[in-house]
Amino acid sequence: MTCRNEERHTVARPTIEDIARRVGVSKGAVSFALNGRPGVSEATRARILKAAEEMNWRPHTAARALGGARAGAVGLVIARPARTLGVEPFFAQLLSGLQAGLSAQSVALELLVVEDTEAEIEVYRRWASEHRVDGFIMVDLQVKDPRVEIVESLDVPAVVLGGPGRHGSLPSVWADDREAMLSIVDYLAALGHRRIAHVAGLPAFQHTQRRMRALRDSARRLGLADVVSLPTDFSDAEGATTTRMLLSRPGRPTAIVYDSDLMAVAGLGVAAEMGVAVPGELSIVAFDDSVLTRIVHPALTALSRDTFALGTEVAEVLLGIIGDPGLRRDHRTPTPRLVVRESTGAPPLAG
Amino acid sequence: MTCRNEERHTVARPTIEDIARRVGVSKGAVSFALNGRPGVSEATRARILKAAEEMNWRPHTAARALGGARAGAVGLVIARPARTLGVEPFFAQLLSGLQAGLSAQSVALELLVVEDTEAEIEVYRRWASEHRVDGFIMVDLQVKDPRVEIVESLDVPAVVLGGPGRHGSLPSVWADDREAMLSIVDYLAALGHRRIAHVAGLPAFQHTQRRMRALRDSARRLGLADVVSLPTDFSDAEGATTTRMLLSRPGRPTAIVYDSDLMAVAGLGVAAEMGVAVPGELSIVAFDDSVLTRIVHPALTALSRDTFALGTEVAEVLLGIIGDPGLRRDHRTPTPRLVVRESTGAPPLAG
DNA sequence: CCCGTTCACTAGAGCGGTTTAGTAACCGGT
DNA sequence: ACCGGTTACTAAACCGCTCTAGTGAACGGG
Repeated sequence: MTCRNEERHTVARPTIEDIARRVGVSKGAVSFALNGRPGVSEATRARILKAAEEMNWRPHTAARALGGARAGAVGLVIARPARTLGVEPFFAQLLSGLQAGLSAQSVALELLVVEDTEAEIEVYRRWASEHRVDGFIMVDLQVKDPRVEIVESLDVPAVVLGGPGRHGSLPSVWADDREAMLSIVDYLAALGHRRIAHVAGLPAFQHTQRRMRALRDSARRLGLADVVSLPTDFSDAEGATTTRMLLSRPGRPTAIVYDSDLMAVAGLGVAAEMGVAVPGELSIVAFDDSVLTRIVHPALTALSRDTFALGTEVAEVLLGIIGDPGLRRDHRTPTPRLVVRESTGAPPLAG
Repeated sequence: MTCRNEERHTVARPTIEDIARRVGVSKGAVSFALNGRPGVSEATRARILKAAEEMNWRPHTAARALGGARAGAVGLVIARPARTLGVEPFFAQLLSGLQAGLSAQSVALELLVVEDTEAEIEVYRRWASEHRVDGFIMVDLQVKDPRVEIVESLDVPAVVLGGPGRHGSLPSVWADDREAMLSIVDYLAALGHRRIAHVAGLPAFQHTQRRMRALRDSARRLGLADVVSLPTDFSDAEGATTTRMLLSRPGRPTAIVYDSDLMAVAGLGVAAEMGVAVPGELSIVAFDDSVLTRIVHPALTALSRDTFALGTEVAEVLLGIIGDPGLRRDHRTPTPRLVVRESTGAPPLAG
């Protein structure tokens, strides 16, 4: 007598063995049927699927993983102080996109925030050796990145978000930061700006370096003498102090480009506090777009990219190489587009 | 041809059997030793631990979970449109706290963002039946919450963030929203405000209801006639339109309380756009604190709570009931404290 | 000296899947 | 009628770990 009544006794989860017994076939046949692989007739397959459905069967992931199969999850480890992460709309958007891409194959995302790269590497080691995940997503590619070699040696599929270049044999998904920075500078120069400052991110990050180089090259090409990049740690605090410093020195810039939307908003706050009119006396551009740039007043001109789509693409690439480790290749995503809002305009005449 | 044994020759992960062979004992003995349970002498235990260490052994989580043991992960499912989540500093902070608490017992956090409650419930069902997690964390408690009954029936440990009340037999971690709202109204009334508006969140959420009720009660007690709560969907867009509506009608409020920091910032933007001085003509209070409230100008007066600590506490409570399902009890956290910054002041004289 | 206990440890049965080797039936071609 | 090949299925090994039942030795009490 099966105790199907849901009084209080939760019915034990059915296994493929239960299904096999009920349908009158072997465990193996059930496994074939449920996984859509040859070895059973269509008639039997249908009966098995029907029984599985009726009994509300679900695979036991641990059992699957044990057989050497997939873990059904991929890992994302982020090495940033929790506070910084807290307000980066970028990551949240990326996360959503990743999950959208992963859930198509009902793969879960295992997320961990750690303090530094060392801890991050330790997590890669642990998760790989525990078979907890089928692959990794690596973000914040560094200039000389110790993670690349280690993840390669772990022999676990992985995708790097960022590049191009310097990520070893790992495939990457990247957007052209250089091209994007050039478009910003061209736009500002066309408005008449000649003193442009760049409040950059962590100099250890590859994309920071690439943006700084692009700005320098661009300045040379356009003959702008007074152009400077100042590194920060991406925090609102450093974004604010750097802005304050820039605005209080003589011959202050007429335009500032921020490497993140958060720092741009912080910079806008400083300008308001110091009584510097935006965009009258100062133009502000954010190198990243999100709700943040739109809710402040004036709304910020920003480099907009579809972070959600970026996440989806990363997920797809990773699932691809998990399925077939052969197809490692880099994927270039559309170059971010500059969305002009209210924070940019011609420089003051005196400038 | 498997590319498993190439020149690099990744050493196969050692199993307890390998350790057993090397030390010259049985698998069982190794298991006992590694899990710190009786059944082996101290001398043997030491030898086994040493060998495990030398061989760099790590438990295979799937194998453990299969034996009916823990999955080593807990689940957090958030049902909000991805875009909204993107900028809620609250969740990011909470996440960090959760992970800090969980990593103490090296439990992972499985995170999933879904579109609606129905999908959320489906995920609970699936994860529970797949033994993917050992417990759940439920956020955004609703007024009549269908999730409570279902999670109870799944017979999986779970903690509710929010309350008190209406979460069935599930333990909850909660802060006193009512008390907090009273403190805000008292503060504003003391400044002289009599027309106070409340841009609330989703009315389906219990905390929204509790705040609205607190405001109403408080208004009656203080004899304020012109007090109103307007529900929104928590998005910056509705926060902005609601603000615009409030500010453009005759007898507009002299103070607005926003249910989230994001909406407060959006409201501040609208005020700036409409030329309403803050705090000269309008005081703004955010019912949640984060970097956002500090980077804008003027910085916003906000209700500050330690979201990180909240996350840690939730994690601890959940791990507690996973370990011992007996100790279900509610945990009250400190009432949020009002941090006065630059966005509040006395109402205009005419008001 | 014998019996009962405790101790340290072994053997092996699961856990729920996947996968391989094996088998019996059937089919078409000569 | 015979052969080779395919199809549909079964039985059982296997993944790595946990945990129970069992074993032999040492020990202590009567």
